Amino acid sequence: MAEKSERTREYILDQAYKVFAQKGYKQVTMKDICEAAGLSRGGLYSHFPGTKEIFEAVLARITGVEENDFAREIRNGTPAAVILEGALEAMEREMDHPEESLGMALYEYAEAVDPAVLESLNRKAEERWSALISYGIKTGEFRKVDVEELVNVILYSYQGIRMWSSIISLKREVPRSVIRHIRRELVGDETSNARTDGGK
Amino acid sequence: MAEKSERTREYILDQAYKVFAQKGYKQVTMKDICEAAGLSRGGLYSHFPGTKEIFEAVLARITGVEENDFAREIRNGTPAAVILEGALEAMEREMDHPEESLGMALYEYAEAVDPAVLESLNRKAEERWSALISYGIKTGEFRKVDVEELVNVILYSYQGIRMWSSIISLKREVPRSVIRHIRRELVGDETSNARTDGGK
DNA sequence: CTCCTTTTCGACACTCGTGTCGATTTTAAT
DNA sequence: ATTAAAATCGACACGAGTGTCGAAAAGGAG
Repeated sequence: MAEKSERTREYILDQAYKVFAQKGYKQVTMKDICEAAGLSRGGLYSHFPGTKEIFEAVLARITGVEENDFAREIRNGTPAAVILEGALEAMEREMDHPEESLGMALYEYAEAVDPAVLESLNRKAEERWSALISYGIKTGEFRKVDVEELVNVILYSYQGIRMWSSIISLKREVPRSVIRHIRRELVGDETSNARTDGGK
Repeated sequence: MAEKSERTREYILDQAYKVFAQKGYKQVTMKDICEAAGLSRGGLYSHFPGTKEIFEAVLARITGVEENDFAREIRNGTPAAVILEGALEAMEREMDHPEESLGMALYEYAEAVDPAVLESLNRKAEERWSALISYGIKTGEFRKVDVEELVNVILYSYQGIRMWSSIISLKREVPRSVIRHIRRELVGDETSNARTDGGK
């Protein structure tokens, strides 16, 4: 039978990802996507009924892959400080390159179509960080901070920077200093450092 | 002579403010504004050439008024802790009611038309907070925090929450906990409180 | 009240994006 | 190579927003 359809569909989603990452959600038209994928509007419509469905398909493909779950590493007994460093690195990377992720598009999609998606991702991020911080406190690696408070500071300063840096050029120091703040809150002042390996 | 034009112009800007505050920037059409102002599209066009110019006029009218400047209060010798409380209250108010300010519209305008506006406002906010915190440290009211670091955390967690709460309903606790964090960083833990009046 | 100026209206032409559909090309099984 | 099914094209009708313009309706100075 014909599997051509599958291949072009995947290719469309690959290209659509780039378009959404670069332009956001609402400003993307069928024309943009069909040009990026190299087929006509008519051809594209026979694969997807609209940008909304394309975006949702793109989203569906990556949400499965996004196994940034801290829970697994916690179960593995990885020291909280190590998990934290990995998470902070990922955060910094995305704050520095907002145009490579769907961040803005996702935000706009939530605003225009369905806030529930953002709510769900938000809740998930919240749970992940709460689990990590609680774990670190329990093992004695982290200071006894107010978990909910710090999680909110982490999540929203991250989001704020990400959105801001997608339209104005932020000094590289901005994300860095926020990350430094988080690290300082959790593992104490830089002066009394060298704690990232003392866990177990 | 004819001053009717002036009056309707002001009225248009009044109504346009509400529209922009509620709908953002890009989704606002001439139709929206002329309906809000109660005149026809043709009539509106004889006052402004487009939504862009209307938004800029709205902006120009309020940026003069926005005398949230801490500098004046610092010169007056108001204790840093008092200025801080006022600022935090204002922040919390706006985080709770994002639909009453131009926040989102301004963001979209910057994205679509001119990032410089946001850059300028950003720099101004940064300077204000830096001045306040440095001042508070100098008078001994605030702890000796890393000023740049905390300013960034304050500004961007504020922006993050504001933007998020404009599309998903955030628990009231979220802005509160971030504000609590800021206060704790500056004036120390709640347990050793009653410091807001000990300044001079 | 009169009359010229200013303001306002609403219809028109235009652009851009959407979604549809029959015709045409390509695919792949035989 | 043949051929039925599937994929693709491009032209069409439509809706929504823009910006323009002459005509109509207020405004206000004398």
